[in-house]
Amino acid sequence: MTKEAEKVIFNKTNARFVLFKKKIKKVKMPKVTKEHRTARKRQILDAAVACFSRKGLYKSSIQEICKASSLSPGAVYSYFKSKEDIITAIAKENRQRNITLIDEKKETKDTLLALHNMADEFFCRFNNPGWSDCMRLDIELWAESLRNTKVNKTLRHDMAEHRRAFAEIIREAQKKDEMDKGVTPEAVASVMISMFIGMTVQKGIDPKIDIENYINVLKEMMAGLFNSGDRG
Amino acid sequence: MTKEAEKVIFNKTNARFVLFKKKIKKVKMPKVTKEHRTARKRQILDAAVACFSRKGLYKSSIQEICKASSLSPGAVYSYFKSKEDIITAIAKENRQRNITLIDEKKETKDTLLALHNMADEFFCRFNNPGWSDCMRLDIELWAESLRNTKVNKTLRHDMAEHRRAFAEIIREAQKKDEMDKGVTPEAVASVMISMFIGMTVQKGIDPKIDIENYINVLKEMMAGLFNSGDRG
Amino acid sequence: MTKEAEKVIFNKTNARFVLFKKKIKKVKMPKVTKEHRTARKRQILDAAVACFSRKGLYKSSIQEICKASSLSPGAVYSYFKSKEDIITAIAKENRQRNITLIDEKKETKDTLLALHNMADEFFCRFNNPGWSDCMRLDIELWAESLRNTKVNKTLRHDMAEHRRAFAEIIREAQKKDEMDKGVTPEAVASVMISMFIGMTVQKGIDPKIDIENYINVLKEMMAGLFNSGDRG
Amino acid sequence: MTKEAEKVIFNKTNARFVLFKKKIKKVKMPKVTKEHRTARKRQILDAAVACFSRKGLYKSSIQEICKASSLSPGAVYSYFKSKEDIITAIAKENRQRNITLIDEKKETKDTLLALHNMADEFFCRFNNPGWSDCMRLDIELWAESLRNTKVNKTLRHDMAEHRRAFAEIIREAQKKDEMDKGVTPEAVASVMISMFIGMTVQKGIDPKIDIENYINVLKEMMAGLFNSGDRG
DNA sequence: CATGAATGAGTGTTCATTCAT
DNA sequence: TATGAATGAACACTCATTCAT
Repeated sequence: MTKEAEKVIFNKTNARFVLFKKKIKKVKMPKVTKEHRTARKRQILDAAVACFSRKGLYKSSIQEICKASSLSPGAVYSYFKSKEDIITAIAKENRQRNITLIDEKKETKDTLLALHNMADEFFCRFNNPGWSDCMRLDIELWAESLRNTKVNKTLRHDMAEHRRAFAEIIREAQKKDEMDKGVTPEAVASVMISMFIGMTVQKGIDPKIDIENYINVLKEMMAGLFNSGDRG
Repeated sequence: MTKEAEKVIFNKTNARFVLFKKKIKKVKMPKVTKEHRTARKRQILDAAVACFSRKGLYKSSIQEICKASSLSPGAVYSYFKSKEDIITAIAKENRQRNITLIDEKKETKDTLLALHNMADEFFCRFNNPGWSDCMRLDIELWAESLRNTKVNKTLRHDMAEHRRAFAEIIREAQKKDEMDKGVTPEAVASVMISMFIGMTVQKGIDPKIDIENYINVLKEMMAGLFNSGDRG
Repeated sequence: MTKEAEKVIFNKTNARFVLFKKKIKKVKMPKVTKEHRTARKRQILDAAVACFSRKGLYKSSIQEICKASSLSPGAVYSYFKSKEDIITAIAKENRQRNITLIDEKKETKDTLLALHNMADEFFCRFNNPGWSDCMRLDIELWAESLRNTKVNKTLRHDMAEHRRAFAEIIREAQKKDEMDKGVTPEAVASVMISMFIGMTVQKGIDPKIDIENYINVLKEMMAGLFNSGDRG
Repeated sequence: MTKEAEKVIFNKTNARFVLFKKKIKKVKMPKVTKEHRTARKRQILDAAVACFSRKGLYKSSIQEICKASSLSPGAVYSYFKSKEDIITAIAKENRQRNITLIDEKKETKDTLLALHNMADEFFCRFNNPGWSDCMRLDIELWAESLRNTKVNKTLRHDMAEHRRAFAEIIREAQKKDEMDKGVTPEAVASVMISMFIGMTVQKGIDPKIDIENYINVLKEMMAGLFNSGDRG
């Protein structure tokens, strides 16, 4: 047991004890609380993600999430004010997770190669067995975003950010005369995002779908947008 | 059959006909089972589609569908045996609607042109104001298909059929030496389906997304797969 | 097809026709109606008995009874004004069925023999495969009679009549000095009715229960009430 | 365990104890799971028994049971998973209640006397005003057992146990040459059970039925099975 | 802060009954 | 009368949320 964890437990026991004896209105225990809160939130969100991706947003009950997180409803509701709030938080986390991916690649000199690498990296996820859950959750959130303003806002920003990042790469390539200047960078970005979304849904509907050749076609098509220098 | 019985039947048939023409206020359907059942099912499914695409599958209650269809729960349940049954029926209808679209285009001689036309036709739907509801419903059904076996089966078949139809076009083009034989026709088909799915989701999340340039990029990319006539 | 049945059909067709043409308020067709009504009631009650004894009074719906009787709800409700009314009617029929049984036996000279014969006759029913349904219905009605005044009244009268009939036999035996005058005839009757009710319930709960020896014990016990003349 | 933790636990336990003693108005049970659950189950079962015996199994709604027990549907369903589950639980309790009665009597030396005592004890229940509810419930359960497998199993076991207990008494008497060896002990037991069932139903149908004389006849008949000391 | 029993509005569904034809 | 589509109140049951401890 880590020293910190020990402190948490001590603190809890102690605090409780104090409350029983003196009934003080507000016992402040600020030091540990912060990490504690974060850890608890993690616990809840992980459980929620597991439930939601397995059974869907509406067939997962708070009770199930409680069981999955070994927490009581009361505890859950002291960290999130509603089920919707949990969903919103998950959407936000999902976003954070994806953002970094693109930026890393922007450094590579050869743009087409960079895009190819990104495609490889993106789509190899689909072979990761744990990824299936993520995909399912994504689809679930897309549906949710149609009528949940908060989720929609988060996903819209996420999408915009991706589009912007992609577009920037394309714009660079156009500047370097590597690419046809007739296409709108944002539109190319949109198409690439579609490639990802589309495969997510297709794989969700039929897990046996072929990805390898899908990537090949995708690369071939991207190449088509580039000014063939040394390429056929 | 006695003469009297004949008259009775005539009388009943006639009455039905008259009722169809007059369009009485509360659409009191006549006793003629077959058309009546179909009409009522329509009424229910239309109401359900409206509710589902507006509020989602799980935030729409049967009561709401009843209100939207001006029917009582009892009536609804005499046409569909459960809410799931309604959802399944909608999924099946959705499928039927899409199937024909591709086949029509297969006749066109110039494959690239045919694909361009299909792209135009597909994506112009997004400008149709009523289409928004369809898209939302589609996304809803994709999420539903992740855990509803019947819906999944329907969507999987639908997807497979689309992929096959697209692939056939590609295969023809390859035969005619118009297209690179290195790509798998089914994979190309998958990519095209992704273009549609991806735009549906992006448009769902942000209705202001730009489609025109999206189509242009798409066409450009498709062209990249073809053996360039006048292209480098 | 019998002549009567033919008439019924003609009459029905005709009546319907007349109604369509003239919209007369009350078309009287008294001759056939009577038998017709009786036959229809039979049809409904038979179906109801079948349903009730198989699935119980409250797990059988009117719709099921309709299906079982090949009649429409409307038809059923034109012969019985409610489900309760059907139950009441069945209870009354049940009563009529049982009443006669005892009276037939009263003629026999040797009272103990008469009682033995009655016991044999009563309990041999339990081996009749169709009887099981009757038993189940009886138990169902006993439960129903606890809170349905009409059914209760019917069953109470039925029971009283049985008790009276039995008691009379006993009283005769007492007069002939065959039997201990210390026992109340009505009480003996009650005991005998219990023998039947008790076996009905026991057989209902466990169909494998042994009847043969049950009858033997019963006979032995009855004999115990008699002044042993030539008996052990 | 830390000293603090110990104090906390003591504090909680103590609190519980205090609450048990004070009998607060709305019976707010303390957090002590075990006793609490038992008490609440009692509360629900008592309410259910009251409803069921008054209005029958199927005319009593869960809402009514809720009202009768001053509990919400949610609370009820956290103790029993379905209405059927409540019914099953009641059937099992009923069984437990009856089992002991016979065993107590087995000690008595004089078998006939023992049986007489049991009869007295059994049937004097009918004069207990609260017994009426129990009887009604019994009849209800007999009907239910015809199509509810779980209830049937419980009642069958209950009945078998009673039969076995009675039969053992009879068998002992036969061994001691007190009783005719020609009768099957189990059959005698069945007859005795019938006496009880039969009176329950007769009393249910007509509460004015005479019990005193019924018991006399019963005793007389039982005596008939015994090897007469002073009897012919 | 943590617990988990309790809440109660709301769900999907059934079914006795009605009534236009 | 006969039909059967329609009704709608009521049902068994669920679950997001609260709150005393």
